[in-house]
Amino acid sequence: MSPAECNTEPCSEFAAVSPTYNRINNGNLYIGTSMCASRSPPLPAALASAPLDAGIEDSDTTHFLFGDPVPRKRKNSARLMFRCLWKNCGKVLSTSSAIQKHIRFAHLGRGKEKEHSDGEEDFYYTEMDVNVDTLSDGLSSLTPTSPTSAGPPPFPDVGSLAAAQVSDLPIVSPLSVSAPSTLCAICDCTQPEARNRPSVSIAAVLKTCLTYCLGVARLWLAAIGYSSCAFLLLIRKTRGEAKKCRKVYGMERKDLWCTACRWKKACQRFLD
DNA sequence: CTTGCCGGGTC
DNA sequence: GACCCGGCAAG
Repeated sequence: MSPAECNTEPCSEFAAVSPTYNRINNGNLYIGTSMCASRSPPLPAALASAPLDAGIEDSDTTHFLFGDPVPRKRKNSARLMFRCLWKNCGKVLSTSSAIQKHIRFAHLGRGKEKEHSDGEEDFYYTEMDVNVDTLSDGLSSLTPTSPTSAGPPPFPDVGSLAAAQVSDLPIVSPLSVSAPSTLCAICDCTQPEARNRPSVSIAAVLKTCLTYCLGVARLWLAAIGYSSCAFLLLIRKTRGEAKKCRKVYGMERKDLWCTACRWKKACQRFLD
């Protein structure tokens, strides 16, 4: 990792970030997907090339979860709402900028002097279709705690997550047995009542799980003194180890592989 | 051993 | 072209 790769802000921040990064890496504190689970998918390739403070882009998250070519067009904004995930808030606004302002001012305690956002608020709201209102019911346990109230949020119980059974995955999951079940385990969306809600988008559920997981990781790092840039650098590192179609879908779902993988050529879907 | 994929083959 | 696969490097 060279300073030149820290392609956003604060490469003034890099001087502090670089040793931080090494320290974490050498100390085996792996954040990012591996922190959230013992078996996790690659992070979206698009995230790897995104500006470090760009936050998580919904379509890319969905893309990585389902392995389709990256859909560049957003959903019809008229049907898209943004819900605050802050504990006991749940405020729903119609635009991302509005929800970001709400989070900055109401929860992060940042005044107008902080015009340049570092993207932290991205972790405290989720997008939702207007027809997936019930999603919040199944995700109520995901509400993040205030970083200023009671220290860092607890780490997910990795042991119990690793014990999650493949059979707990939603039936619609296209992932192989080697693919992660952890995201579902975290948000407990494997509960029968969650499964039986036909209006709930699985992609939305998984996206929310991932968003929360990364949010917890970032808060946890911040609480122990690491910068958000360091957090994103760690994500970037794990991304280079992206699993390919074979690993993600498994031999039993070869029909889901990209053409190149089927022909034993360089994977076109999960690019490094 | 598994994985990713190059190189080269067949159709 | 599409498609398949032997074989190799890397882990």
